[in-house]
Amino acid sequence: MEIPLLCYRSVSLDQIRSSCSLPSSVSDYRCFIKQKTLSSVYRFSLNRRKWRNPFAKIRCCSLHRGLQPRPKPKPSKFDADVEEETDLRDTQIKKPSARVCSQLEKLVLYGRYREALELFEIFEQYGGFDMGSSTYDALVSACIGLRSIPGVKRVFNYMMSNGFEPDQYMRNRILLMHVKCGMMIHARKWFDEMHERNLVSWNTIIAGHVDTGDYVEAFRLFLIMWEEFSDAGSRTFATMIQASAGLGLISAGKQLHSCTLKMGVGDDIFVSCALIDMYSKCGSIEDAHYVFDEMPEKTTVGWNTIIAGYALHGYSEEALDMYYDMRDSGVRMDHFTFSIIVRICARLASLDYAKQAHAALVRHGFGSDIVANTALVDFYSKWGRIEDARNVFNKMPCKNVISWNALIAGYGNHGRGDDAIELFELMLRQRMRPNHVTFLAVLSACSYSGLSEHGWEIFQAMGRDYTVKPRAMHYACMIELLGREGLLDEAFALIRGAPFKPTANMWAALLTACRVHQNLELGKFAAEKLYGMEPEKLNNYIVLLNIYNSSGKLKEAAAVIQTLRRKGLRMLPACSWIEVNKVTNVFHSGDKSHAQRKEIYQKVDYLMKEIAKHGYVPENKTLLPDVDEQEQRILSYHSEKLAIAFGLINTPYWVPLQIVQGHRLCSDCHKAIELIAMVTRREIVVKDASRFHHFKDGNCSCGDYW
DNA sequence: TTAGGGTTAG
Repeated sequence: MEIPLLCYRSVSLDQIRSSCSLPSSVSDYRCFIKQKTLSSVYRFSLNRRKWRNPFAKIRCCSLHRGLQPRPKPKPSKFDADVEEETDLRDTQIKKPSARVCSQLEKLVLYGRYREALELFEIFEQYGGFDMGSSTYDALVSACIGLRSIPGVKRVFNYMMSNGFEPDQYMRNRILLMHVKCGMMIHARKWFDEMHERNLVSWNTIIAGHVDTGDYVEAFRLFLIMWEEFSDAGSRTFATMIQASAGLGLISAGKQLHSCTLKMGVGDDIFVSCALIDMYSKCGSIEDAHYVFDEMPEKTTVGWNTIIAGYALHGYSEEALDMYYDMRDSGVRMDHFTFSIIVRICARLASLDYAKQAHAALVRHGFGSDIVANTALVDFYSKWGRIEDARNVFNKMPCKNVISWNALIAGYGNHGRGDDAIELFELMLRQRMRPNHVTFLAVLSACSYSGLSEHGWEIFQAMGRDYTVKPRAMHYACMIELLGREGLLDEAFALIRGAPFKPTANMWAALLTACRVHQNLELGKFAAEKLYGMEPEKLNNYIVLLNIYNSSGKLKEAAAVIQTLRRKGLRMLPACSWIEVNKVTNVFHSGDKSHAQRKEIYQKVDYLMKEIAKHGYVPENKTLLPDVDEQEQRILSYHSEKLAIAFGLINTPYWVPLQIVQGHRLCSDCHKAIELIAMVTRREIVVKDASRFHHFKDGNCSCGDYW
């Protein structure tokens, strides 16, 4: 049951009870009291029937169960005075005064941050007015709420130039303002110059480094803190456990875990959730589950984290089971839950599950949630239902750059480059700022659809008009685009003109283009660059091998095969699957194990002939050593064509791989097997490991054993 | 006394 937002001049238990039903098992709710200092958190004890914090003079209070996104304050029928508050801006105000300060604070109180910063202009114009801590605090909240860098600069400059002397509390708030707006250089300078730092100051700066992905610096600071400050709280540990997860350092995470136990904060909810996340991200789902089991109170976030952990490991079935357990336990599910579930359904490639998740999401009131809907857009477009994706997208009440990117990428993947560009232009018209992922999606779409001119224009406009500096992946995309058009010299010039060292992806794009357009010289040059960078990547050798083969250079081709044999490189088979009549069917390249393989390949042959009648010439691009002619023929069929064929035949499926017993496998191979076991929902018998990874002498050559 | 922490989408 969703508890509505309540606004009271004073809050009584009866008022709460009359407006919402609270589960009797829960005795204590967090209340966010909107006071002068905004996000102050107090606790309202239903047992004691009073506010725990005796200092709180409650002017206005919002009570909710932590639902996200945080609801906007709105006039409540319980409080007539709030009606008066709806028009907070007095347009007659021209000069700074205590009254304006009060109005500014009220605007922030109601989440109208933009208007608050507009009102602040009056102070900036006149200058010299000492606003007092509470108004500065409100301005800090406005900047944090908007994540506005110009806002931070304005407020900070005003404070400094008007002689404001912040106390410890305000110094920490100023630090937080810089941290939350991503201004880590300024934040760090401010922190370094603080003559007195308390636990909050340390936690704030460390969390800032973790948020920006600078985990090493976070650890460095943590160690200094540990030495200088001789203290750390549960919040510090939760943050540092997050940093361990970011670095994938399970050893550090375990040390922190033992510290929390020694210091008696091991049961802290935040610490537990961070631990679950850390263990699952570091590959130990068992430890994650152990921490989850030990949690004294299993919260929504705890459930979400463990479900996401299972999903991360490919245990989608288990994750769904956990989701059902969560539902049965009566814990509130939030938009995080549904975002995770949608992603799991996408992984299971099951339209049925996804539709159920979509329905549950709407049923639980998260039908307009931005993250869950973006996940749905992505899912539907990947599933091939681009129109459904568009429908979800159109119905979204608010969209962010990620939502736009998901649909643009969807159109690109469906070969609908024009639609992708149209959507991109619509995005610009709606004043949504594109980021580097947007440009990647648009450029890929241009590349797939052969829209080289559009692509080139957009690539040039990126840095010039949108201040998004092209990265290596954008260059690789452009090289692919030019390469498809046969503009190999231009593509090569782009590599040479790049303002950074060309990456393997860029050379690979050029090499592929050289194969398609039979440019032996340039292809060889690109391949040699690639060998230096990725000596163990099979595909690079295969592409060069094909160039030599198709241009009749059999001697050179034989040399490449020799190199491959010497390095012990073998093909890692690709795998695809399709759901027919609620049964998932899995296929590998060259897979001959299906019970109805004869009918399937007959159908494929028939389809290929039909396609050929319409002028399609199959590209004989895969020429592998050690693969017989029959298998070559099968390999040349794209898995989608197999799927088309198979869609016409209703039958249970059969099995993908076989690996010799007694061989040791590396973790990558294990993951591959688990994936297939998960998709097929059957046990996999391993008979022949040679189809996996860098198989050599009966073992994986990487030496990273499970 | 106020301030700082954990899970999701491209």
